[in-house]
Amino acid sequence: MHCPKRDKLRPSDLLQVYRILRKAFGHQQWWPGDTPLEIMVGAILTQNTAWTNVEKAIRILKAAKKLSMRGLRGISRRTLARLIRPAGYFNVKADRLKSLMDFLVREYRGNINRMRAETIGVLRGKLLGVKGVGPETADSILLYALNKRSFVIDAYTRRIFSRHGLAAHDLDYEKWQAIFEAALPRDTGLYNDYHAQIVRVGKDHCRKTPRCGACPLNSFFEGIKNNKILCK
DNA sequence: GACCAGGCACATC
DNA sequence: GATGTGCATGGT
Repeated sequence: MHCPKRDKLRPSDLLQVYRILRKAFGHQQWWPGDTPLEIMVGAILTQNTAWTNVEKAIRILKAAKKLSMRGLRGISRRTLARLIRPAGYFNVKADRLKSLMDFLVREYRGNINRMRAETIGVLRGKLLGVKGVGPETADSILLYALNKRSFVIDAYTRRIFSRHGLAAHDLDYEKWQAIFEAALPRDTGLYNDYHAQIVRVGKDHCRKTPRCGACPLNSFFEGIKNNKILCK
């Protein structure tokens, strides 16, 4: 059977990319947070923000004993903004945390298990209705706080995979997600660690000013670029 | 001192 | 529907 050459990354390559990353970095043990609530708070705080800054804000919230639904609801927007200051955009994020906490209480009486009992489609739609929760934040909450099978697309995903021709950088979020979800086994654990690996390789090697030198994906990507990898 | 980071809502055309 | 802008800190 004829087997044409190509020079772009394909969806059928995505599992191999994961295997390479996993071998290079080991399992990433995500999300870096102890409880579903902490993960949700982290998902808001990390919006367009370096994780090191988020860690500071979370430490402060913990030290103030406010990292709980009751704690976050019981303080003023102004006080909350002051506590999360190191995470940046603190006024915006204080509002977003408040709206998320209100949602949890209004919709689930503050019970995470009640929330987890919903179907993923319904839950995702409701989360997207919360002010300050967009598609990436919703999927991070679904996957990492609630263990629901929803692949997370972020800036690193678009940057790394668009550079190698998988899809256009500005393709719709849901279309990017559909590419990964169609190409990969339906495995929540895989979705979890794959996104974590992307962030890892992104931070280490694929910022806006690329530091591609020791990237574990180099030889694989080079092989594709040089037309050496045939269809499989 | 410029550039960047695990987005999102809103205004304007 | 597409495009532009505000939001803000801390590390490189």
